[in-house]
Amino acid sequence: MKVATVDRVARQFQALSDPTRLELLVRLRKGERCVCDLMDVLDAAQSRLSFHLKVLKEAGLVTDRRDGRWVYYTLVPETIAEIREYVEDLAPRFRALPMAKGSACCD
Amino acid sequence: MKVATVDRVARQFQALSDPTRLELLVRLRKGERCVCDLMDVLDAAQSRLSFHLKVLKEAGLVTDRRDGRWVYYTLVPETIAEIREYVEDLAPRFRALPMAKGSACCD
DNA sequence: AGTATAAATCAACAATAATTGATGTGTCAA
DNA sequence: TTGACACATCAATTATTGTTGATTTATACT
Repeated sequence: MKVATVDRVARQFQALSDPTRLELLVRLRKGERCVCDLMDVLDAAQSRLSFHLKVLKEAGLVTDRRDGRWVYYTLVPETIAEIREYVEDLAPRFRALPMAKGSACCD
Repeated sequence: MKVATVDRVARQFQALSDPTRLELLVRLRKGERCVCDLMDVLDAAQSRLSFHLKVLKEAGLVTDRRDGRWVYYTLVPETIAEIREYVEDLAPRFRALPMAKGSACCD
């Protein structure tokens, strides 16, 4: 698995730190969407949308694929899992023994 | 449970989007710490530290408590859980039926 | 009271990020 | 090959964040 450095994760959280981008991710939960679809859902100027998609892409949260004139964006579940794990490790909690491999708790 | 609006969660992610703040949270995993302790661990100017703690506090990720001259900061696990749930709902995955209450999957 | 310590706040500045409108690129269809 | 469409990129501007050093507030000690 990709090791989650602090800087890497911070960058990922940064990508998640904008309402427009969160809305985009929610739209993508159901499967890939072309930018044209995302346009009507969000009332965003086209270049703005493109900008936010780029931020998501650079953070590894989505990938894109061109098909003819359209570009389709898709979630990257691995990255989301990586973030989820980081958040899980932040919360102090009781764990049943033995400790989960790679857990950051109780060191 | 507190309802996680997009704006609220975006704000929380924003608080997580900085390496210094992530380091602070890691320090706080083991329990509350006074600012003085956090000072030596991070080589941060005092006002800088204070600034970042404020960001974390305003996002609901930590609380503070004064005891004499010292102020102790503590994680707020509920907020972290809220964020974790939001991240979980982002990742499309198979779920065992019945669907988890409040799940955002498959709507 | 007077001094020292812990931490917050403030004002000035620097650095990053977001928005906008214009322009560029690739693709298709006539 | 021209025009239209889907999208990316760019340059200029604005908005938001982060840093620094100085000042302030609160508490404690003598």
